[in-house]
Amino acid sequence: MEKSSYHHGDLKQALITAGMKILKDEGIQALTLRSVARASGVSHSAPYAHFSDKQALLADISRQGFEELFDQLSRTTAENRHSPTALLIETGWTYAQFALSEPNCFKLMFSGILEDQHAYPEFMEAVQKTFHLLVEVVQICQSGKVLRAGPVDDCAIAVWSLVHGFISLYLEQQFPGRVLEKYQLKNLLEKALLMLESGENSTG
Amino acid sequence: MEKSSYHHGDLKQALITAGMKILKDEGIQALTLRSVARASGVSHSAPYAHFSDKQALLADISRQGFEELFDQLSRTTAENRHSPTALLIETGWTYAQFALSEPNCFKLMFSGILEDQHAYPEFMEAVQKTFHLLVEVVQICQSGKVLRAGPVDDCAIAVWSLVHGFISLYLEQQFPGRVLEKYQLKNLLEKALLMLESGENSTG
DNA sequence: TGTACATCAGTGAACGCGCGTTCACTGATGTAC
DNA sequence: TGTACATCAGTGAACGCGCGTTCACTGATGTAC
Repeated sequence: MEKSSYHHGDLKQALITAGMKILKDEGIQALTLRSVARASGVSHSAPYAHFSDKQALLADISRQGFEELFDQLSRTTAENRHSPTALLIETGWTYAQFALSEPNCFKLMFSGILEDQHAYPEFMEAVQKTFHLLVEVVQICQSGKVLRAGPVDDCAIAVWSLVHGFISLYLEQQFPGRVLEKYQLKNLLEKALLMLESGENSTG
Repeated sequence: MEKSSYHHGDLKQALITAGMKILKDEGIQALTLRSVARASGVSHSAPYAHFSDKQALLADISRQGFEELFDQLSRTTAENRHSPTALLIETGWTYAQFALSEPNCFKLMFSGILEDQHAYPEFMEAVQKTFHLLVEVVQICQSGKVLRAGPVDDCAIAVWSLVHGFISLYLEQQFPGRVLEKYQLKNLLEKALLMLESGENSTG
């Protein structure tokens, strides 16, 4: 698309992308309507043509974060359907890697900075899609006796909680050094996840 | 202590307490040096006599949060030493209750708003004390065959991750409604924690 | 017991800053005829 | 094909705001003699 100097063409997406980049490079406090406009080469009031207010921009950036997380998780689950144990561990690790590679976006997604989530249906949809994927993974693990039997939702919540808490605490530097020196991070997560293992697993 | 109108007496602690209250009532964005001074009935520059900058105030508020968490956890562990299963569940639930009753303080403690934790030795000490307590709990649970054997640090990290992730995700309203309608929150946490149970447990 | 003086813990004006949002506007684009 | 006009997506000045921090200051307190 030929860029006219006046009309941008796809400013809305450009603003979201710029927001992602600012988040990554400078952190959450640097993510302002004005900085996003600046980074997009547009006047500071231009965003108002596309977002009703700052919260709406945050909602869209967050949503895009969830979509990227979903994509990465889907790829991993597709590659590991053959082995329930690998599926569990690699999915968890992919979640962790997303948080590690985009820590500020991860925080934005899960730190309540977006005030009224339910006001943004596209955001909610992206969140729910991700949970669905997790439920599928857990179901396969339960069938493969890697996770114990029981309501799949409950089990999914346990798995998600563990992985989410793990990487959040790690990012906040809450784990004592002596533990981190012992293993690689992925091994530590693996050990934690395998504590959820059913006793009778068929080492898939 | 008789209050003179000029010298406060214990302004430092008063500022921390006021900060806690603002955090609870108005949220993290309302917690500023100026609001804390205002709430303490003191000029906006008075805090600089006790804190080198805003971060130092946040560090002390955070530290106090960790100390309160520690106190609540200690009380619970003291009361439940007789039963490893109860010890595990009640300790986890106490952690969750702290987060539920002081959600903003909990966020402050774990959301990286405090930028250079290691610069505040008293803060670090409070954090470490809490981890130690957790390790003790896990040790007892392992002895009682409620948690599987293995390096106690690794197991503590799994337990902490699960409980921390659980309550964080809950606070961020990430769990689908259909799950929350099924059980009380404590039951849901209990189910998740018991997935970490060793198979051979001696129903303490 | 009284006085001089250092020290400490406050005050209040001032600084510069960047923010979110509004508003009147204007340049570019698309459509009806 | 050309023109009039509505609509859309930008601009830039302006608003009020509250913040963190600094600074010269002053009132209260404690100590030495």
